[in-house]
Amino acid sequence: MNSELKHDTIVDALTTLIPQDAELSRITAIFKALGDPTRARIIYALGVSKLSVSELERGLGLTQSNISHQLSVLRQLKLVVGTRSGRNVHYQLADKHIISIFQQVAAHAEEAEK
Amino acid sequence: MNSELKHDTIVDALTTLIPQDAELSRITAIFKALGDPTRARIIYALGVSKLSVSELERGLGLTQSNISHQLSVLRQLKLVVGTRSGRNVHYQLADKHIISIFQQVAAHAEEAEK
DNA sequence: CGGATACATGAATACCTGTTCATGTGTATT
DNA sequence: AATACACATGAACAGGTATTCATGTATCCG
Repeated sequence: MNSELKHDTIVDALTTLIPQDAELSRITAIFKALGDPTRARIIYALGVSKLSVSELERGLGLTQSNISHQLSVLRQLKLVVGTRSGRNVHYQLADKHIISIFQQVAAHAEEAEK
Repeated sequence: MNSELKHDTIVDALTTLIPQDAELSRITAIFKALGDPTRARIIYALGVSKLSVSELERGLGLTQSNISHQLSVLRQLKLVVGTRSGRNVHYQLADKHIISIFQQVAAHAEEAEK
């Protein structure tokens, strides 16, 4: 049938219809970063308020080293930005867009609950 | 100052202002699943068309075992659903919502390019 | 300057995860 | 029933990753 032929065509053209390695790497890197509970908590916390490293340490109950490491990851992906103010560095989300991504995933997660 | 006191209050209340373990686990599990290039490509492919395992195998150039394993992960998270038809199992996205999540992340990824 | 505070970073390790190989289960065909 | 096809699943192994520990850099204060 005609539709069958067209379907096969789609299958054989799949690699041209989806993102290539370079773009895919950037996208999956972001998902992977958000897939760690510690980093996700940091993102959520920064969604509530701009915070310094020591405030994150106190507020989330994590070690300073751990937080700095995770912030380093989030910084490289431009998910957060830090601005120094004296000895402190205040971090904030790179854009509010990020929270809406979490909200969408959270909505799906609840919906998928049984 | 008043704003300072309020800020400290926020810091100390952070754990109550962000998702708890159970919800966080579900959310990060989804991000983690989408953070793997192979699974992401499968999602993109299913965003193009409903496909069987062997079609994914042919279209994406992956082994059957690998695809089945990844589909198993995506199934458990209710990101995809498979319906058997004879010997084949046709997979599709659980809902179109998923594509829009990818679009948002892709938009951020491009924007973050330097 | 010297000490203290705030944060970053390298190294090491214990744990997790993606892929492959082998095998099992279900369905159609002859 | 026997074979073949489509897919699922368990085990194992290599490579990756989160956390900790130790140390380094930057800024402020006395």
